[in-house]
Amino acid sequence: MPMDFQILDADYEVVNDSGPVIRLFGRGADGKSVCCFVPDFEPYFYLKASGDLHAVARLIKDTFEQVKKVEIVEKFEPVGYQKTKKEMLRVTTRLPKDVPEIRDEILKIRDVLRAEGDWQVYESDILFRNRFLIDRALGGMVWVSAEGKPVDPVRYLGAGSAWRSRCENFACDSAVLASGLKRVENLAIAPLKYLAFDIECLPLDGGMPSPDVSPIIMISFSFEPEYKGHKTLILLAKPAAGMDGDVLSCMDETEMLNKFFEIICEYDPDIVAGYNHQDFDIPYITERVKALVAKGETINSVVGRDGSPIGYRKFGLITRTEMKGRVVVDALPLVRRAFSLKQYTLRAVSKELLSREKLDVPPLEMEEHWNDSGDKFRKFVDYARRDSELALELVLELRLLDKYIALAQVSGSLLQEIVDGGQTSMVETLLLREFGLKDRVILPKPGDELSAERYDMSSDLKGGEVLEPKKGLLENVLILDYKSLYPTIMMAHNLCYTTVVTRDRPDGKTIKPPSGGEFVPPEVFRGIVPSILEDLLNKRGDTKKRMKRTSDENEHRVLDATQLAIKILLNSFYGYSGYARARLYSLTLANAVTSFGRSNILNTRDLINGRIGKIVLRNSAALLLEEAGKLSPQDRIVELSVAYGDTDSVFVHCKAKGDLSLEEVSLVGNRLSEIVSASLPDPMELEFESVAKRALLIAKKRYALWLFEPRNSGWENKIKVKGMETVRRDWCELTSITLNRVLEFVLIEGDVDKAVEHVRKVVSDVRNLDPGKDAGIIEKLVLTRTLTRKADSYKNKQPHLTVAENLKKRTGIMPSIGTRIPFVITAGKGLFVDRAEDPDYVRENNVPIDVDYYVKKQILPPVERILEVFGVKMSSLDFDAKQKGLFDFEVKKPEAKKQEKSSSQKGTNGKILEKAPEEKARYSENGRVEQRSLFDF
DNA sequence: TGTCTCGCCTAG
DNA sequence: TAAGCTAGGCGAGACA
Repeated sequence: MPMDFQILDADYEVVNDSGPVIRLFGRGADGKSVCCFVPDFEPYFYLKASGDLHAVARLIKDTFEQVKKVEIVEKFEPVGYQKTKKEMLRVTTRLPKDVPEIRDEILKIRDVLRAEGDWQVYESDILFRNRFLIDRALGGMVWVSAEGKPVDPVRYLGAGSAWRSRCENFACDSAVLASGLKRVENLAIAPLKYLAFDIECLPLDGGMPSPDVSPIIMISFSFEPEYKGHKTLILLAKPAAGMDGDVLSCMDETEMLNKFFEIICEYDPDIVAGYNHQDFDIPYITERVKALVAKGETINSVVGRDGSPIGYRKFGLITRTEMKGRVVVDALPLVRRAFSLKQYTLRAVSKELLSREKLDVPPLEMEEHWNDSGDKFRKFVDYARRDSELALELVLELRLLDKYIALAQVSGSLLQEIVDGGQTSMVETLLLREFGLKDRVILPKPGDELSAERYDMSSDLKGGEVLEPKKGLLENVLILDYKSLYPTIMMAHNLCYTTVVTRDRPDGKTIKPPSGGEFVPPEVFRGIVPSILEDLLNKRGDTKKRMKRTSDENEHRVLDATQLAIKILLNSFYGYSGYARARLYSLTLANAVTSFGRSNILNTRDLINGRIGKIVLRNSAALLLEEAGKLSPQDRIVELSVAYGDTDSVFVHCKAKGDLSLEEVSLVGNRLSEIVSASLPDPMELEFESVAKRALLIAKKRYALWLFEPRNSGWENKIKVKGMETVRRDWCELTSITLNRVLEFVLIEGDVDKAVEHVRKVVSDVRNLDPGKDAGIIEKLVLTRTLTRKADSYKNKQPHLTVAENLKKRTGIMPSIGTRIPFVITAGKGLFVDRAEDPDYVRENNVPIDVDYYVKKQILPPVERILEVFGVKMSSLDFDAKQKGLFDFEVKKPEAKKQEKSSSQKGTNGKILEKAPEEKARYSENGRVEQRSLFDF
């Protein structure tokens, strides 16, 4: 009976003397956890050598006992168009670990032979498990069907060897020795088991706990699905009576830790979740176990499906943990990547994303709570329980893993690699697979020296073109953008590592990008990257079609994650080509892509401004002037001009006599998309995205749009803000609330006076703050910034550094690099940086706030940047509290703007505004809805 | 006082 | 075994 399962993890084990055996860990559709052994896969790498290859091959075979065979094969080199393949050696070793060893020794052979010329090793640094997955066209979260016989892992791997103890702990419902293995197409996701945990330590004096001295006193679990009827379970390191059924008390810490590991193995989770457990809990437990064992305690710390113990490794600042056969998922980095928040403490994140409160016990009171046996103790237990609940909820309710699972399936990398890492492993997996199929070898990862060299060069990589915006308020602006610009450029112009002309010259013409360099056309050699991209693009199209067809919510979600994953992958290849640590790095390629991009957007602008210029609307058709022929009085002429553009987008301002309806503007948008797309090589395409009824352009990368998008019934409208202070986390909420309100007045109501009035009110309210009564206001005055480096490597003073150092003085704990530090500016003299202070400290100690700073530096400058477009002066917005209401503000409107304003108050928008007021603009930031209240206290 | 540079965050 | 890329605005410290 073949066994179907989804691949969660893979590695290999050496079975006695018979060579390596691949192990695939997975979960079957029936819910059983599976370990599948695959023998007969051999490690190998390639060598390009000079001289008599037969002699080199013989010498390698004779010199190294670990070499099983050396074959002469024909391969293309990794980079550059080549007319013919080259003879190389394929060296097969007995064990995976022999590959790096022999690679390091191999240049000695060259010396022995006194060979001249270029020797180069290829694909010698691919992890064996990845080599297997790539060569067999398998990958992470892929379904496979295994033929073979059931085996007992203990007998199969064990046989009295050093693996014995591991094997005895081997955990899976069924193990199989595969004789055949094939990939199965299946959209479903196996019934995965999720476990989240969180530990509580008892620190000395409320400081940072240290595993040598501070015991772990509680561990909380959350399970999905339940574990023996428990959704949560809390382990205590002391006997306790009268607790609820989800609390398990142990005699001491050692017993608790043993229970912890036992439950993990018994529950047998696929996903081990936590919040910052990768950096804190797992290393802490590991070190604590070491410390206890050193004291003579006995702890069996198995967590892996193969019986391996808990552990972690540090690479510079980054900690990596591994649980064989499972996937360690830390919700913290996932949330960071998925949501732009002011802070990423579990408290802030739970509140913001789950609308749930974290419970808390301050470190200084922990000892007291722990030693209590009544309410305080129960409160402590509940606090522990809540933390693991929240971690699991973050992963499940926010569906944080959907995207990563889809990325694994599409790219072929293992889920753990994708959750941990960036785009590199995914791109490399795809490249290795396709290069392999086309007989092309791939370079090893560059060393530090080469990377540094490349890094210095990378200033030679030019990016996208940003058009100077027509600053001010415009009506009827079309938003168009290029669909997957860089990938489609690579496809359209056959840009690839394999098509760039380096040594061999093709016979015919070449493709010459504006940045220089030459690439062969697809007729001569179809680039591998373009063909990967084409596959991905097609797959994405199919996925989107299936999404439209399905009515099943679950399937829809999986398909949506898949198309999103494909989009991410499509866009990863360009970045990878300019990445200094890439196996395949080519500035020529990267520059070719962006240079085509730049000339493309400039051409588009000129095409729209110049050759197209105007569009004639006649009988619901949008015509070019030349198509329209003789104009009649009923024709409406729309004048076009590009108002802004960034890399792959163009904003087109439409002007006509009288008002334009959304339908009319859309006709123009669709026609423009057609005309421009037709002028481009396949598959490049300019897409008509949406209509902005009004657009406020402030500067490059700073604008706000009042967008209208067609929906089943009429038009849906929203305000979209880019780059301005409302979307920046280093400005306070007071700024974003005020600015959002100003934008609403200006964009939706077209009423500058109301905006001015509003700002005056806010300023006056702030100036008249009663710190006693309005304590809650501090929340709205908090700015945050990321601590990005060590304290001593800052050249200038920084407010968040000041605060971080204050925190260190007070608590002894320096926030770690990467933490977002909240702060407010307090009253006093001197530099702002010196007056930055921790908001909690300010609240607790009633430290006065620098009101003037908030008015002059937080509210007014961003507001002024908007209102100065309408001739409003800053001086009219601020006044001392004492002078309140003594003079009137002054608004001076330029004629043109005045016209726009008045036309917008009636006319076109009459209809829209009637329909819109209640479902007015929503500021969607990560899909959340911004509070609409102004400044309520 | 004006200019330069650092630092951060965002757009795409 | 750390890490896709560049363009760009803006505040405020540093420095002449």
